[in-house]
Amino acid sequence: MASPQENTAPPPAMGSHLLERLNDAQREAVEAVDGPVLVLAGAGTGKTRVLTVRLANILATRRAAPGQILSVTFTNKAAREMSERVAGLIGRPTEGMWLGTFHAIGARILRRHAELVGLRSNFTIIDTDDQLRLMKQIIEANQIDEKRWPGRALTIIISRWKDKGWLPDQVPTSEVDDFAHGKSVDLYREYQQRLSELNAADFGDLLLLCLTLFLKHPDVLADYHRRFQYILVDEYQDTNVSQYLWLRLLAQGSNNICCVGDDDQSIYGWRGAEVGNILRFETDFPGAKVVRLERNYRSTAHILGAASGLIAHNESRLGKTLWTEAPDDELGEPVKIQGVWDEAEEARTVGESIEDLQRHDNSLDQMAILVRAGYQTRAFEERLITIGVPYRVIGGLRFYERQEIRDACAYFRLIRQGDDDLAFQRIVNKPKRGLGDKSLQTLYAIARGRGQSLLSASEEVITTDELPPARRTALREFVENIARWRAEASQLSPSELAEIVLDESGYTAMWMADKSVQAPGRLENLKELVRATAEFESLDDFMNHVSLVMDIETDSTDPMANIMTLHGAKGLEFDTVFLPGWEEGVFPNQMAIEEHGYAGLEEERRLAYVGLTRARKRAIVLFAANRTVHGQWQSNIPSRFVDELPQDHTERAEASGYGFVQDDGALWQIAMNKPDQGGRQSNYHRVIEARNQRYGDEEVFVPVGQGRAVPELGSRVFHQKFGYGQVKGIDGAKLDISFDKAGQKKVMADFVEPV
DNA sequence: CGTATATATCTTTTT
DNA sequence: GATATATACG
Repeated sequence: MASPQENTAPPPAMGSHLLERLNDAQREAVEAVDGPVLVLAGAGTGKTRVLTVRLANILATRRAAPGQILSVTFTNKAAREMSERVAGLIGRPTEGMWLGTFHAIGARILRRHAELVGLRSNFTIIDTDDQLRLMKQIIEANQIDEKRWPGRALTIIISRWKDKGWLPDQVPTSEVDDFAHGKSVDLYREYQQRLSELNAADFGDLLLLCLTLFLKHPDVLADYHRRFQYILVDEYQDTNVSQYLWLRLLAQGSNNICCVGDDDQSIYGWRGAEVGNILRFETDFPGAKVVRLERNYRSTAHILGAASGLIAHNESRLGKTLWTEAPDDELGEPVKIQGVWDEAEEARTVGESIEDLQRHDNSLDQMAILVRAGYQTRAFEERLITIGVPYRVIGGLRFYERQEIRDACAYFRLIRQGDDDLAFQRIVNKPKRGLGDKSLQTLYAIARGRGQSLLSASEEVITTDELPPARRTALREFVENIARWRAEASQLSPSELAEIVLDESGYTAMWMADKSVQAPGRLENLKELVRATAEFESLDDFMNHVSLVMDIETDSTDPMANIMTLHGAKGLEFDTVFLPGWEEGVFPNQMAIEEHGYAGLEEERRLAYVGLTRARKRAIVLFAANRTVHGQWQSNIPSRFVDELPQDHTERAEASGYGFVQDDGALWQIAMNKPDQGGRQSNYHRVIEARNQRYGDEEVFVPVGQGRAVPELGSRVFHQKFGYGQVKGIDGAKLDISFDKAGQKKVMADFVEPV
């Protein structure tokens, strides 16, 4: 371990070359080494550069050893990039540095002191799946109707409390939800209790329990104060209260904390992030130096102009003016705006542009399609496959979130830790061992009655006649397998063990027997899992890594077009950025506005700003008149963000379809559905009203969704399974139908077609 | 107990 | 359209 450096005179030459290629503001940010520093870094102003050079500079001038630096990011991607770039700058790996995500570092700290917060150091980090399963059990145990008070809702409530740094006893009464008539805090307490019994922590705990640790054990905190001489934080605008408190506690030591962020790029409010943290920095850290980076090196003047014009519609912001040095005749291409008929045409249009750009020597790696929500990727994937353009979806399902990986890990967890009931429940009957609901309910009752874990209860149950013989045998085999693997674990390397477990449990065989299209992919993932375990010393190490850090490696070096959500694009940049789905309801997202009102809208606008500013050379905004949502057609009007893009930085492409809309005096087309296909009234009115509000009473073609109409009383209908019949009664979308062959049935209207 | 079918709900964004 | 849950049947 490195001892603290004592006034080692820094060889000036070592650090100075690092500063050469920085502008004044950047250099100021790098050189303000001591004391609190806030760097307000607009999009594309060289934020990462400042962070990495700052780090390299601290190391090169020997102000601190790597082990004395804490560097926190939000994503693993960002952590990795920083590590690589710093290593490149100083010419050696950044070993020993505490560099990682808030959660990964929180976990690392907790494992060293787990006993002090009621855990053991090999505690399991549970994912949202397990979290939900546990929550449902608690709700059920309290005789609360899960239908009325869904576990999912409670996990969200509790997560938000954890984001704010509240343990059950700290939740202010004013904040208590009426969930299950005010029982939410009790349920929260019970949930924490169960987690502790299971030796498990959820994501929120990784920070929350650190806070508890620091506050209850000042000696531990003092130890970290001595350790961390310099603290760096990326994306500070996205920190939640608990992360903020965590940082503030740690920074009390050296007071050398440097936070980098941009209030205009705060897009995680829904996850508890508080823009207030960045706005309040100077109060929180007295004597703070604030540096603004406003010179943009990334985007053309047109893109910057469009983005700035858009974000100017937000009221709550610190206000920054980004500028670029490009001369007037090098404005670049205006942001292109194009309306299309539906998502298929949207995908086709983007596909054609991609092919066209490719023909002009643009690399696919430099193109990205940024969508608001995951479901939008599908149309693009299908299209790109059809035209043979290679692509990658970034940030879709992470490796660990795949079902088969979670299952496999549940086996490992149970081997490691027999009282991991959540893991037990996940896999006792995967593959099918004939242990269905009935047997398991019996087993749960027995375990609960004796206050035992499911596995140890099982060990006893297999010697009694509490379960019917066939089930008992199945359970015995399972229990003995676990015991045997546990015994073998010490002898074997992690990958050998993984292979044996997956094989002998029948888990691999289960997927081999599965003839669904996904099965081969799942087997491939399992192989990848085994391969990945080989890189670790123990299964413990691996488990530790997999849930927090590991993600799918697209190690293919072939150029590919990128598809990802706008959130996933934070921190990235591309020559060309496609921004589809700019429609009211989709983007800005309807739910965001309904739930968070004006603040929600502003966050959506920041998201649009983030999207635009990812582009270096070109941005193409698209909106579709029609889109299928939940399998139903829906008509939408263009997003208000489209109108908010300043006209002198945009160019409107001719749209396909029908309809004319008055727009600031200029007539232009947007695509519209045919008006004669008899459809859903509510949707029709909604769209017309929205349109009129925005554009006045212009004569326009009207869009009509193609939703299936509810059949009339007495009409004849056809049902896939029951055949032909007559409608006898209508209750909303539910129909009473007398079928010719199958008799009287209640059926949802969506399941029948009019004849 | 497992399977097939019917219904419900879902999609906002993630460590 | 896709996936979890509920119900009926083999």
